[in-house]
Amino acid sequence: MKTRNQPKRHRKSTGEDDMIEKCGHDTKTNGTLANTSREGVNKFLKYGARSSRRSKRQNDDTCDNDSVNKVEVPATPTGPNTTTTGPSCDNESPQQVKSESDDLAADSYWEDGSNPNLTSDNDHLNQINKGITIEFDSSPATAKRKPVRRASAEEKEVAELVHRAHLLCLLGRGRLIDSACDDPLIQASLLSLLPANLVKLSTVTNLTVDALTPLVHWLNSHFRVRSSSSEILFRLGLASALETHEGAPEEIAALSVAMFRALNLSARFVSILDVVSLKPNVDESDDTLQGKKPRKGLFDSSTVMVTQPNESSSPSSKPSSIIDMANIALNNIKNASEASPKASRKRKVKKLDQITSQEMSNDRKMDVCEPGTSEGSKRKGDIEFEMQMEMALAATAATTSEHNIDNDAKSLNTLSDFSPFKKLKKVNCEESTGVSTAVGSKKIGAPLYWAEVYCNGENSTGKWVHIDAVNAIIDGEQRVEAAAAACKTFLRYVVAFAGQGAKDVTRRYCAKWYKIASHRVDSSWWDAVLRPLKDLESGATGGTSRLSDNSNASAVRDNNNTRNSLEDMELETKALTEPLPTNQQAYRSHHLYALERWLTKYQILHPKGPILGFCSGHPVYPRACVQMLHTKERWLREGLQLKVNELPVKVLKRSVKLNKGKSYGVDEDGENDCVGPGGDINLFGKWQTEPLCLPPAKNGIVPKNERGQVDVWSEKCLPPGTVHLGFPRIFAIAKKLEIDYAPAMVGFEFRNGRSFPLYNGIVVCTEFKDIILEAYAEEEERRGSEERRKHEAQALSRWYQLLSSIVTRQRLNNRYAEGIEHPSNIIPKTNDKVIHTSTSKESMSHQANDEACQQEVLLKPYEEEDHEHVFSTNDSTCDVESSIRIKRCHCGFSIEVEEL
DNA sequence: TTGTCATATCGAACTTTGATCCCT
DNA sequence: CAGGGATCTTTGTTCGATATGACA
Repeated sequence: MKTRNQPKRHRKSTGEDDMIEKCGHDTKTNGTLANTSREGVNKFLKYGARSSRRSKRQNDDTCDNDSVNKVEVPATPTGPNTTTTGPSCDNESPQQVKSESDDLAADSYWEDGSNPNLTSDNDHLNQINKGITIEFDSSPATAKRKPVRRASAEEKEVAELVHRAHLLCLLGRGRLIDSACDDPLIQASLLSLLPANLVKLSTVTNLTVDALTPLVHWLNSHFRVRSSSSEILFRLGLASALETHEGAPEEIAALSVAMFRALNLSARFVSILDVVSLKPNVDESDDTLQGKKPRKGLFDSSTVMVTQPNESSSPSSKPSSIIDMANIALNNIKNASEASPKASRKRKVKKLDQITSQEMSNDRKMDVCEPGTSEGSKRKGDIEFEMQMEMALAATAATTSEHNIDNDAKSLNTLSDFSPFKKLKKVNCEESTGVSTAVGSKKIGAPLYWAEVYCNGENSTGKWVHIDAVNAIIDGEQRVEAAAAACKTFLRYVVAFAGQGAKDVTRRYCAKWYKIASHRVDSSWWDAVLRPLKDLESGATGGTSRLSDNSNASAVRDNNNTRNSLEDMELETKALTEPLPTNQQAYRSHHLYALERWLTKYQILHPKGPILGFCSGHPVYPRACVQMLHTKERWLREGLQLKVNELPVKVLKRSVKLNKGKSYGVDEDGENDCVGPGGDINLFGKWQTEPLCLPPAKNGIVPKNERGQVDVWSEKCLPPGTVHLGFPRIFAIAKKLEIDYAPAMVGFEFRNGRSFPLYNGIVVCTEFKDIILEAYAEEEERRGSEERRKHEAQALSRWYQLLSSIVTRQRLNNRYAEGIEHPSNIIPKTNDKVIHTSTSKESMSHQANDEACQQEVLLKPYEEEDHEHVFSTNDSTCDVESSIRIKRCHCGFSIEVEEL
């Protein structure tokens, strides 16, 4: 039988509780053994209970899965397993407990898990076992339950910092890829591969999705996807992908962008920034989940693409030259162009659906070898993060010395010998699954990279069109979210890169913003990061069109501005027109909509309408109607006061406990206070308030509150004509000058379960400010000098004490010390006088070293016992530099002192 | 199997206007 | 004796995010 020291987590009766109860019941029915066990367990638990709350918590964390306190009852012959004792999770190991308790020492056989007395008697054992229920630690129900531990504020902060750093790294990576897409050499090479009919795209005035289809198809059929890049430097990787017609998904996507740009189309490189979670421990659980159920993506059509029996794309039949490649491409385009663009588009969608079902069903069949699994002790997230950092560094290196790519590559290769990137790369290269694994992402097969091309022939105003060359999907922006979700990739940040800039276009691809909003970083920080990048991006998209000559430049710029503002409007509109969620929980923190039932205590709907729809019969209101309510006092803090005759819009019942010992009442003048007659809390909305209008200072008198002070929550709370002087001891000056003042209460400090006001300086009428400050400065100066004087006096006094003690000590030493060391030298004294064995000429010089004072004092013993040293000023010398003065007595005794 | 809902749990935030003793 | 500083002790309630289980 095993008993666990399990913290109470649920009030509900669980299976374990039932089992324990059953055990308890059973032990009652059992004889002495069960009772003995129970006693022992209780003793053990008593010791366990001594551990601090913290250690208890640790136990919860570390031991729940294995169950704590594996106390073994010796008489349970359930095989070898029952005799094994796991690592004790308690602070005090059983051994320690044993050493501390004689009683337990007597029961030490528990640890052995065997009792020779009992094991020798099998019949007896069998008899006992009939009545004992054995509970295994590793019962499925127990193992399934995860320990519940919330992340602390510190952990959250760290997670957010990591999240931000990761975001910046990914932004850097995106910019690097974007700049590689602008490489004229790569663009020219791509153009040289392109069949003549596709090159005509560059002259199309009204670009449409259909016009782009053959080009996308050509790209898709000419480049195959492999799991990872073979090059560390992205530009080299891109060149290599161009050469071999094979590359990582991001390289293929980048090549497509480069191709579009080569054709003078406005194109962006778009990427999901698959960043580590903003919340602590989320990724870990994801990993474990992934470990159990590796998923392959919806868009793993790349895998299909790899396995396509396409001769031109098979590695064995790698084209030997660009001309060969171009010819093959031409043939492919001929085949592809047989079908109409619309038909091919439909086919793609159909293909996608097929893959979806196929891949989903394969989910549990395939074991995908993931990078990082061979890392052993190092966490996958750590490796990924380091890798991203490596990439960012590489990006920096690339942008700063683009001309020395080869050198950089060499140096980076050397560097990579020691970097986790290389490890990962090796792992990736060893992979034989051929599954598209996005570099820097643990998610497999998710659509992480694609292009956006501006089609001025779409809509009336033109639009940015999603083009995924890796998966040959055109204008499939609505499908990205679902595809990413299918691959367990959170679509939190979708960023479009162009012209070394970046723009957040998540709204375009995310239909359910409320699901990702809480997983995104603080928007003000993110906006600040993107602001300069957005400008770069908007300046580049279309503005750098090589078609435009100088005369058209301004027109193009205007056009771009319109285009950008139109896109901003489009994204904004999308943000404001999100469909109503169907589940009620979504309304809890929805940025657009609200249900009345999910409002908090301090919220209210004002105005209550319009009703935008219904969810499970509950009316849905705009989130803008949700207003915060505060008490009158709380509004005062924000520099607002209640309008006259405003009644509280909500009254909260104060808890019974709080009411005890406190008597609440109405104000003397009968006004509505924040606390009502029955201890209720009256709440008001902002619309019931107006800017604070405090009585102004008159005749040098500061208007004070009922406590004779001024609450200075902010500058707004100061009565007109007054000023806050937040200096210590300044009240004394005002008092001295007989100027009216009020203590400035600036907040509360919570101590001993109660809060106490914190004061900082005073509030005085503005006209006295200068006088008081002047007097304060003088007073402080005076106080400072007084303090210095006191300090010096104190120092002198301490010196005097020190020296006196040294002299006394020396005197005692002279009188007794030698006698102790050489007792034979001490001559029996007469009249309490000591006759020294040393002569007066052999005067000793003792050095007293007092560390506390860091002073050296040279002392000369004197012969005359009752002599009192006199240090005349004539006999002293002073070293000006070191401020050391040597004072001498006429007897020859000298002393070094430091002048203060 | 998945989505929805209700409920339990727990970390974090909020709460809010002394008393007494001793030294100078 | 007045005034100022140090010390006492270390809450209890509520909110809201999230885990969990029931149920459709």
